[in-house]
Amino acid sequence: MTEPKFFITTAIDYPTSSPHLGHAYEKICADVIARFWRLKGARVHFSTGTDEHGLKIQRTAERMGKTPQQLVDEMSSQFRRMCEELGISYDDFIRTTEERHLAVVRELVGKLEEKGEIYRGRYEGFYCTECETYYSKEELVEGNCPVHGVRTEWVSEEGFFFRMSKYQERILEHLKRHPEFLQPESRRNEILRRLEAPLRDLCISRSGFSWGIPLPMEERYVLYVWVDALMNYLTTAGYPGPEFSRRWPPDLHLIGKDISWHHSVIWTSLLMALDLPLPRRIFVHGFITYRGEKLSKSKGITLDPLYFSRTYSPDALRYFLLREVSFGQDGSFSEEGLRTRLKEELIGTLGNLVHRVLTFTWNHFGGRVPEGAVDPQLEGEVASCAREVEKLLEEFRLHQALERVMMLAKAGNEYFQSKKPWEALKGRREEAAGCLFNCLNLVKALSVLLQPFLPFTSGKIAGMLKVEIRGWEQAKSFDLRPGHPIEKPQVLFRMVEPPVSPPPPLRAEDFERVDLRVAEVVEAERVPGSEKMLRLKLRLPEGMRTVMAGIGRSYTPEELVGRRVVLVANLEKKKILGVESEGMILAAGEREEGLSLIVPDRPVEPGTRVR
RNA sequence: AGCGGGGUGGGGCAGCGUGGAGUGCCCGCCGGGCUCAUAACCCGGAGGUCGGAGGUUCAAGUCCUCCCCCCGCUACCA
Repeated sequence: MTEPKFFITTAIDYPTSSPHLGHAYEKICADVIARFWRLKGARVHFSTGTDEHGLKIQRTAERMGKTPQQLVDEMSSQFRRMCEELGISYDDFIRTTEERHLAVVRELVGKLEEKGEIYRGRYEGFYCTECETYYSKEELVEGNCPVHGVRTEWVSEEGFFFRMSKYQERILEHLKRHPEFLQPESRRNEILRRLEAPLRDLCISRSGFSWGIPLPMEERYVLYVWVDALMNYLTTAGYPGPEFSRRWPPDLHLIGKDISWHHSVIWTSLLMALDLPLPRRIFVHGFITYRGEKLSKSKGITLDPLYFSRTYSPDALRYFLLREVSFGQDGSFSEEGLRTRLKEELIGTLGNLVHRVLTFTWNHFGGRVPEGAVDPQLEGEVASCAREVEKLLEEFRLHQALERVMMLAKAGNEYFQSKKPWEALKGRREEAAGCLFNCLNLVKALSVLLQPFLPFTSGKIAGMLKVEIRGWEQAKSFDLRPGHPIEKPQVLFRMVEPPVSPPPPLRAEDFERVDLRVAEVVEAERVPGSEKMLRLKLRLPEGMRTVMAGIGRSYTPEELVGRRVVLVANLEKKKILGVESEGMILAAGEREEGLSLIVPDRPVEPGTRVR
C-alpha cells in the first residue's frame, strides 16, 4: 500500500492580485497531504506556483502602469511569502515565466504539431465583449449573449487548433473506468454529463496581445494561457530530464471547482496526445465562502490570509480551515468561528492537555518521564486512532481526520481526569507516575498525528518532549521511556484579546430600525433555575414590558428597581426559560460577571428615544 | 433552461458509496464535579417526525420516485 513516491500539485494561481483565503486553503490542504505522505516514507514532490501569462495579466499591469513582468514578479513573491508563512512545505514553486517552463512548453507544442495534433483553422464565433467569450449559434439566446443579453459580434479569424475532439471517447472511457480519477463524485458526474455533448477542438492561439509564449509555428500568436499553465505540471516534474520518469505521473492534482473542466478534459486530452501517462487522481475542493458568498476578486470579497495567520497563528488558521470545511465541499469562513475553535479546541482541549501533562511532569517528576507501565488499553486507543486517521487521510477526508485526532486529545483529558494524578500524588506516587507516563506517550503520539495539520504546533510539542518525528508509525506505540528528559513547558496557543469585532458595515437606515428607549425598572426578580437570568418589569409610557436579562451575576434584583435603563424596544419576542421576553436591555461587557448597565447620564423620562 | 450539490436537535457541520436503535463534532442552554492545567478540564441533562410526500425492505437520515426551498456550474474569461 505504501507508495514509493507521491507527486502532488496545487493549481498554480493567477496573480492579478494578492492571494486571498481561497488560495491559502488549497495550499494548506495540499500541504497536509504532502506532509502525511512524507511521514509515511514516500518520496514526495509537492509543487505549487503562479500562472503568469495571459491577457488579464497584461491588462492589469497596464492599468497599474507597470510592465507585466514587474506585476508578476511582485505578485508571485506575495504568493510565495504566503506559502512560507503558512508553513506550506512545497518542494517546487514554479512560475510559468521561468525559462525552464518556456523551454518545456516550446518542446511540447512542437511535439504536438509534429504528431499532427495541431492544425491551422478558423476561429469563429459570436463574441460578447462583456464576458469576453465566444459563443456558438446554438448557445445564443435570440441572437444575444446568454449571460448578458447584449448583442454579440461575429468574429472570424485564423488560428491554431488542438484536436481535442478526437479524445472525447477516450476521456469518457477513462472517467468511467477509473472512478477515483476525478473526485468527489459530484464533480465527476458533472463532467460525465457535459461530455455527452460533442467536444470541440480547442483553439490554442491568441492574437492581439503579446504577454504569453509565442507559438513556434507563427510568432505573431501567443499560446492560449491554459495550455501553457497546465504544462507547468510537466515542467515541475522535470520533463524531460532524469527526474521526470521518477516523478511522473502526478498522484494528485488538487484544484478548485472552477477549473475541473480544464483539468479533466483539456489537460487529459493534451496528455493523451503527448502519449504521457495520466495523473492518478484529480481532487476538486470547494470554495471558501464569506457571509454566504464566494470569495472573488471581481466582487471585491477578499480576505487576507496573512492577517489571520499573523493575528492568531498560522496553525490557528490552518486548523480552522481544515476542521471547519468539509473537504470537497464549500465551507464558510468567519473570524468569529476561528476565534471559537481556537479558544475551545486548540486552547481548551489540545493546549490544555499538553500543558497540564507537561507541567505536571515538570513540577512533580523533575522534568523526566516517570516510571510506569504501558496501559495497553490507552495504547490501543492511540494506535487505532492513528490507523483511522491514516485511512481518512488516504481518502482525503481531511476534516474528519483532524476531528479524529482532536478526539484523541479529548480522550487524553478524560484519561488524565479519571486517574486524578494530583490526588494519587499524595501517598500513591507510583500511580500518578504511571498515569503521566501514559499521558506523555499519548502527547507524543499527538505530536506525530498533528504534524501534517499543524506543523508548527507539532514541532513545539516534539521539541518540548525532546523527540524527533521521523515517521507515522511513531504514533502507534508508547516508546517514550522512563527517565527521558523534557523541556520546560511552554504554552502552545494564546487567545488574542481584542475581539477585533468584525465590523459588518451597518447602514444608517438599518440602525434607524433599532428602536432604543429609556425605560424604568419597576420590578426585578431572579428566575428559578438560573443564576444569571433576571426577570424585569419595565415601565414605558405606553405600558409595562417583561424582559429577561442575563445580568444576574452582575446585579441583584434589589439594586435594579427604580433605575432607568436602555431598552431595545422593537426586538422580536422570544421565550427564555419559559418566559416571554419583550425586548433586551443594554449592558457593557463580554462576560456574565462584571457587566455594566448602560444608563442615562442625566434625568430622562421613560420612553425617551435613544439615538 | 440543462446539469450538479445542499436542506440533520436553537446556530454551524459530519454521518449517506458497504441500510440495522437518531449516532458524532463545535458552539449555545441547564445542572453537577474537580482544582493538575492558559476560568482551562471532567460528568450529567433538556432539545430533533434527519425539507415534504410516496415506495423498496424484517429494517431507511442512509436506496428508489415525485415535489418544495437554497446554492453552484454551463468549455476557449485563469
